[in-house]
Amino acid sequence: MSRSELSKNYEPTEVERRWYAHWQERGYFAPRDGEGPPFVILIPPPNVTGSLHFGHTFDHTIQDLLTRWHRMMGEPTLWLPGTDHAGIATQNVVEKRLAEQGKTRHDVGREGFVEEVWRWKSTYHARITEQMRRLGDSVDWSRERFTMDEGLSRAVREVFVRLHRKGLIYRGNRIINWCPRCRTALSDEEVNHVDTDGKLYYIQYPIKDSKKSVTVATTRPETMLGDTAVAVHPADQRYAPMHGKTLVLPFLGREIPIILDDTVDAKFGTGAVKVTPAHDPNDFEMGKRHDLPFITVMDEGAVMNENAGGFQGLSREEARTRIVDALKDRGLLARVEPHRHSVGHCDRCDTVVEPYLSLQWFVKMKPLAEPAYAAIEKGELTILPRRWEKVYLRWLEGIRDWCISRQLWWGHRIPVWTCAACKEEIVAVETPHACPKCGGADLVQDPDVLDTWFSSWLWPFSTLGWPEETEDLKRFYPSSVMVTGPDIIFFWVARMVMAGYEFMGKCPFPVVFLHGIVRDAQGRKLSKSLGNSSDPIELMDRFGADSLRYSLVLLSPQGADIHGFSDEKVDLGRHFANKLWNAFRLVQPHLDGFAPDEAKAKGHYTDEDLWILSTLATTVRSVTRNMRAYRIGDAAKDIYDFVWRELCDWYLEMAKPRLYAEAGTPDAIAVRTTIHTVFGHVLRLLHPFMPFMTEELWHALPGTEGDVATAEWPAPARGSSHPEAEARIALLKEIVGSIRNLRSEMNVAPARKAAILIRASEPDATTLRHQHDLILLLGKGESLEVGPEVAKPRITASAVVRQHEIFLPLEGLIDVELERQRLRKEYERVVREFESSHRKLQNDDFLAKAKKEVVEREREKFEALGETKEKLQRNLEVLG
RNA sequence: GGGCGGUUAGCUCAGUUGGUUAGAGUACCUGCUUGACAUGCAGGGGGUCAGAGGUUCAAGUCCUCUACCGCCCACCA
Repeated sequence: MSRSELSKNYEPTEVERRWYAHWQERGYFAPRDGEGPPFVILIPPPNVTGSLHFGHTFDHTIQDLLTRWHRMMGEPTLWLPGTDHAGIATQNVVEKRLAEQGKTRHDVGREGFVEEVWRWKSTYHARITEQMRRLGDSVDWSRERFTMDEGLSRAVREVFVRLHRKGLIYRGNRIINWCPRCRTALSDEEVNHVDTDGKLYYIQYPIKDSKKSVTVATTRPETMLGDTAVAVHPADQRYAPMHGKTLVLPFLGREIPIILDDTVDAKFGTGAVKVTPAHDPNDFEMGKRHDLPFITVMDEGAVMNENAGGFQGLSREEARTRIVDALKDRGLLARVEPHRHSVGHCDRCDTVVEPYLSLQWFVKMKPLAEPAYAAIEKGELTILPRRWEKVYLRWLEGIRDWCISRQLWWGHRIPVWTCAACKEEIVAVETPHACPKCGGADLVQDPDVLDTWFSSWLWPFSTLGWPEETEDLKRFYPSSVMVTGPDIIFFWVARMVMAGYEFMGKCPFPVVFLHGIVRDAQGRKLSKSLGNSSDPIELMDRFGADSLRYSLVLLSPQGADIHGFSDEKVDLGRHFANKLWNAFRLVQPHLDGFAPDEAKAKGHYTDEDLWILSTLATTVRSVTRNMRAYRIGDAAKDIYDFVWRELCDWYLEMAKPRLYAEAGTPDAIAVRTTIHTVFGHVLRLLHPFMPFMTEELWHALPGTEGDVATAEWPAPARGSSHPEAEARIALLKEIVGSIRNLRSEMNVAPARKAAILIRASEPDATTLRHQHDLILLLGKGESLEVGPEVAKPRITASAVVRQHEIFLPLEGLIDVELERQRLRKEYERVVREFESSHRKLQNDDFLAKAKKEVVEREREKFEALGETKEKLQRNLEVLG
């Protein structure tokens, strides 16, 4: 029963390490066996080589508080952790490391390189998981997964084979987005379009056997070397004479036809467009329609190749400059105009993406998208905030095939082999050892790997053992909610839904909760490299994980970004933690050895006891309601307001004399029982938000059993609502507020006690007489007189509250002029309101059309204002 | 080009189905070693609710338009 002394200020670091280890030892993070549907969250796997940044901190805080909340509600809970191999990003990181040693991946070879990445993986993995522990993530470490571990790799191959068999995976020669720096294909989602000020070059292509020429407009002159036609709209009369003519491509002398195509916009440029089927998606289509040659003029690094004639060996940028110069020299450059257009950039390295013709693997998405689309309509999937549903649906409507092959070394190898002897293609889950057709043993696996998201989209079931019918899969699929940022709604969320329906026949989660991004005052994402924030870990070192967590949640508007976050904002949570800590320090000595005794306390609760218990019940309801609706910021605010504004500001102040009075009396038991109840509830309500400190205090609170981490989530007790007590305390607060205001305005020294007179009518007069001691305590009075007949002192400060008059006879202290000014200001305010109310009540339309209650309320208000006005006026007159 | 958000106190945000004097935190000002907390206590100033028009007895709240900010999507040669 011995309770340790609490330090004056909360010291988080030691406390946090201790309790995390404790919870883990107790096995709280694993779902307990049991009845009832489990609560399941799968972590959006962070990039294994990344480190925990603010995005994760916020993301994990939300998931952890939901998990802890459900755990306290007695549900078996599983928050499954894991990391992502993040193909391109990780390969880039490791390549950069090699570069520091003056090496490239080719120097170490494919096998050596992949081994090197695995080594890095384990180093970084330890770092990120340690960060998660620091934050307090109550994840089930025994179920941790990695997107490249054996089980998940198996799932990836299985899915590839199944989709291939279904005809939903195919290989094709197509124009894809190519990053010349990463030297790999990208999906459409991995390209960021940036509006760029470019130029529109008007180039003249001479007509064969003629002095004339046709002028085409292009933003990319360097691709002209790959032109195999010039297209005009068939109905464009300007070009009617040119139909059937042949043009001579400058530099190369290639003869190319003028073709007619409906897709040409006659209004753009000159109405004649150069056609480069191997370097532009539109032209590619046109090339197919008109059976044009496809000539690639660049290599994988976007360096001009052997088809570029004299420009071979130049980068695409150099080639552009040289070609433009050369055109100028030959008088073939008609003009150049400024032109703003959108240019694609690599999501990973920001290099300008090249539309590039190459042989890649694709997933046919249309059939997969249909059930994902219907999920919203059928109510099987809700995306919060709801506005994101439109974004999701629109993307699905316009869905295009997914390019899944990557020319990288780090990732899941494509499970396709080709027989060297008979060229048979083998698509298989397990590595084949002989060609099923000719028996040849020389099988060559496709060198490419799969897009990272091709493993991530299986996360909701691959982590649970799929394709095996495991117990976990049966029990934990689908999960309860997906918590993530809207930036990966297409990359990940939509694709998980598709995979869920395709392979499990069910939506992987009923709710997607999208939260905002943490930004600084300039609206930039927080990052250490930008220098606009500390590392979250550093902030936790300085202020504690609880403070950081609570601050983030408190600052987050629903589904919108957190703006203006900075280190100082963590004070919000830190100060709050300190406040609660100290409130606890106040009451703890009085609770030592105390056991709450509702039976003995019953009948001895005071109004303030009943009021705080009633307010607590309201808070419990509100917090729970807000949590259910994912309004977690509001839930945090509910607790904040209750603890600080009600409990500390009022209740504990009122309770002090009773706490210091003799123990063991019925009143002493009542106040202690009340305090015990309130703290027991607050600690439980707050635990999901501030797991560490609440656990520490829970163990310091006498009579608690077990850990708060597994304590029961509070529900408002029956009979905990006390509206009459609430009303009486509300009156008290107003009266005390007014007294304090008077004292302050009259510059009364805080230590000086003053007589208080309240001219009040019944029934409030009786209430206020009962509150005698509290009014003296909180209003710093030396005496109190209450009643309808209280005489107004000659020299006094005065105020009117609910038609009751408060007098502070401060003889010798009253500055009459000051008091007059104060009263006059108040009087004028009341008059303004009185008049506006008067006008309303004289308006027949208002009386006829407004709801009865509204009119009634207005009448009451009018009456009250009238009385208040008169009293203020009299008091003003007396001042002279 | 299309779409989606937003605009309320210096800053960050609340503001339920229209109905008391538009709130909170923070910053600011004044005064306080008040029997837990100066990471605190008490008090105070500060808002033409982006603009215009409309609906209504009544608009921060509903409708229309405009301006500005932000985000997303887009095969604008």
